[in-house]
Amino acid sequence: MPKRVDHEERRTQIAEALVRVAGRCGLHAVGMRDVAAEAGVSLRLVQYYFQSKEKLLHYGLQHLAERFGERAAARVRAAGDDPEPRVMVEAVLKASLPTDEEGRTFHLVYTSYAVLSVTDQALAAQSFIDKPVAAEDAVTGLLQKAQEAHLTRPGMDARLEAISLLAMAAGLGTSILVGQRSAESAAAVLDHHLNRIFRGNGHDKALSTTPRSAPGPAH
Amino acid sequence: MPKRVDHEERRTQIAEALVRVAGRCGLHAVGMRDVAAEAGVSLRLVQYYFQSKEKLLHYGLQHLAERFGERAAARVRAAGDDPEPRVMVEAVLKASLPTDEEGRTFHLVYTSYAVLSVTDQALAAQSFIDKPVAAEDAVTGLLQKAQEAHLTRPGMDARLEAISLLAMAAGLGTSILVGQRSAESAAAVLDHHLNRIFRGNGHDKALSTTPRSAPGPAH
DNA sequence: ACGTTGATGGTACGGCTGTACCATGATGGT
DNA sequence: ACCATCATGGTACAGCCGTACCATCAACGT
Repeated sequence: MPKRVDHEERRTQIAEALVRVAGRCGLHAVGMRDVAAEAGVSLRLVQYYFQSKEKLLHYGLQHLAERFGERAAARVRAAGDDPEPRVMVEAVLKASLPTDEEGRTFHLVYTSYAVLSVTDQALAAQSFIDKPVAAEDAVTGLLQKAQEAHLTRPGMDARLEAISLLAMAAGLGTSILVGQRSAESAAAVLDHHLNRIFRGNGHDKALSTTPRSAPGPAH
Repeated sequence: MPKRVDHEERRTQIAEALVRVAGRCGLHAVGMRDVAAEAGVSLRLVQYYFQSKEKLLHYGLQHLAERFGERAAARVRAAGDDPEPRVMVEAVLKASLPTDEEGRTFHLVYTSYAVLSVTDQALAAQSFIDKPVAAEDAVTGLLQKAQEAHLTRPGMDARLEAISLLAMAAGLGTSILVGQRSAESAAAVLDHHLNRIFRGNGHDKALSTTPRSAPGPAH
């Protein structure tokens, strides 16, 4: 036999090429030849590891969701060891905002997939329900934990706020993508609502951009 | 000369065909032949009234935004003469939710255009900034009016809440589209936030689904 | 009355796309 | 040492797409 190649590795390499070119030219414009060129392999190879374009797209979405989860987890870790719930929620939400090139690609390509899945039932059957529900559950869990620790305003509905925050982040992300809004102003909107949900750290209004360096009133 | 035809009317007819087929098969999948067949005209006619596909898409987006504005206005009018600000805001927000077939098509095709415009600069130059900003201004104005009439909770930032509500409606709309959430639960989320923003009409929590048939406390 | 001009139909062409087929190194088991 | 087999390359094919070209019919101005 010839050199045995790790198929999963090659598939990952090609899938990442797919995401890159989709982020650059739009998912609708990607052809198998573009993916092959971006990955530095021949068209035949893409055919070899994915039998059809449909399977390539399928795997690409799976890979994208995975990478996005890793990105969010990394953001949370970057917030330090055992961070406050609010910081964790903030990290997750802002990871989904297209503030950098990676986030831009994620949001654009993911939205493209979402639009595709509406009319393409083969994509719809996939992870367009599971993944967001998982994110919703995660944020809901964080909010509930915070609620149990009395870190939130009284009378908060954890799941409802989680849904609201995620939907808002998604909507804001799209408006950033189309150039309607700046990433900073979108982040400010999210901050406002986090201030509304969580107690402490001062009032919920008009703390605007200036980060309070002084510690808030001792819990 | 032959029968003089109203070009604008024909263009509208074709543009509506474009929106219909895009809502059915996805904007990425629409070809000029599909549009022609849907409009009941020949391919040549589509070429005749729009010189290129790019111009057709351009006009289609313009038409879509226009029709969406009319839809929202109709919803507001349907709320009665001189309705409360809250009812008007609610009408605008829920008009953008894909609760019926028309709304589904609007949201899907509009989102498709948004995704396209990110990578297609010819589309980006168009109304993807003006239109949403107009909506944002409109909702902001309504909230400010309500605030001046002391119909809102104190300390509300009208523009910030307008941005939040619109972003949330957009995000919720997409989640409805992909089948993740029901239209009713999305509407409930919006209701919650309207209850949070506006004062009166009972408490802001747990009025859940039961519509209050009894009239609220006399203004 | 007639010819110019607007509206429409049919069709062909070049390019691109996904897929299939054939060929050929490279390598490990026997 | 050899051959079966994995990995890879090149290329051809059918189909669709947007666009362009040519033809035709109808009607208004003169």
